[in-house]
Amino acid sequence: MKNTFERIYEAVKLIPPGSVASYGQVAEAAGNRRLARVVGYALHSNPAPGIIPCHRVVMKDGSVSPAFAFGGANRQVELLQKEGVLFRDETHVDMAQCCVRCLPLVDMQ
DNA sequence: AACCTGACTCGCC
DNA sequence: AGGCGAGCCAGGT
Repeated sequence: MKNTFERIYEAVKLIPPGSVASYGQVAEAAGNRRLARVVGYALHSNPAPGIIPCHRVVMKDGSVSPAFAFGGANRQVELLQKEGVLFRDETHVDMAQCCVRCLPLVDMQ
């Protein structure tokens, strides 16, 4: 069993190009959804720049973190758009189509 | 060595 | 419907 950070990194690295995942998704993949906070911290730490596509990790709403300081929030959106990720707004990703295996709205009810 | 804080998310009041 | 607290882990002071 690897450290939580390791699992988080693995999960993030598993995100395919053209798709995004929410912190909760990554956290869930890492073991617990509550780890979302740790996920944010792990990415903030960004111990493996270039290896971990932190820009593919967004809020559950699909909105990018305002504190995305890995090069500027704009930078993240730009990169995602280049990868083929659809956007609803300038800072909101279309989770309905680009989120990695996000729940198919079964929770709608 | 202990406490506080931090890129989150969900549940309860 | 909106606000607040709880749960997780690691790093810094």
